Amino acid sequence: MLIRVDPASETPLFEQLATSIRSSVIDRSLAAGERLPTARALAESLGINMHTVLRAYQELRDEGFIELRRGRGAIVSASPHSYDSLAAGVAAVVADARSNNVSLAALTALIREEYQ
Amino acid sequence: MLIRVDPASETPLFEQLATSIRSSVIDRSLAAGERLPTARALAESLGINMHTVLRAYQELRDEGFIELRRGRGAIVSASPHSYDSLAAGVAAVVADARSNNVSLAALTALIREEYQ
DNA sequence: ATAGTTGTTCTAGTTGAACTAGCACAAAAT
DNA sequence: ATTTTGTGCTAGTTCAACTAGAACAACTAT
Repeated sequence: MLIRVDPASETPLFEQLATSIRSSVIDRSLAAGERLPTARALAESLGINMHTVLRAYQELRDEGFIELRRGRGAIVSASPHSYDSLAAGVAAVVADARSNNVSLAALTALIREEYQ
Repeated sequence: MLIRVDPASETPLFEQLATSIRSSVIDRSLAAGERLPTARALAESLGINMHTVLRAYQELRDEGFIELRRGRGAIVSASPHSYDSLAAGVAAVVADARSNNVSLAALTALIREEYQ
């Protein structure tokens, strides 16, 4: 379980964290039932604040990717379905955007608008 | 050319503006060569600052959607290709995400990561 | 039962991006 | 020549993100 974080990036730390863990759950490098580091431990190893880690954890909990329990920590949820088709679709769209010189900002804006 | 803006939204005003105009260019409700309102005029009609409008315009210029010239204003670029397949792909991915209860934040995070 | 662990909740302070405001200027249109 | 319009600059405000520290509740382990 390798988690990197870039304080200089414009994307918030808690989002970087959530993104990293979410991807690991989706591609199954983090198995259901597996334990994540405790918020305090992960915060210390990354040199950031515990609350920032917990904000990422809470976002993932709200999305159903993990479960949080006091005294126990964070555990990867049993995912009810596969994300394979979604991952494939994302890859295709991103490739299409790239070949048409559509920036990341433009693409995410299109996604956001379509999602409403 | 209808442009709406929501000051209460968490997405920046200049991004909302850029998104709105970008979409109009992509779906051709704004034709190539067409003039956009001047920054000062649009700012006044929206009740926001000129610099905020110009920031959106400059983003769209950097993405190649419009051209900016002093004394003349903003003009929609002649787009070298069609965005139809991209728009279709975005719609499909968003629909897939929705049906799998994948949040907008999670989807954009996946996109961002795939884009690198 | 007891003690330790861990998420939860609260207050409070700092930092930086977004936004606003006003001005002077350069290039283009008229 | 005058006006229009984007560009560039300085400066101040607001708010989310982040940090910090503390007390607490639920759970684990012994």
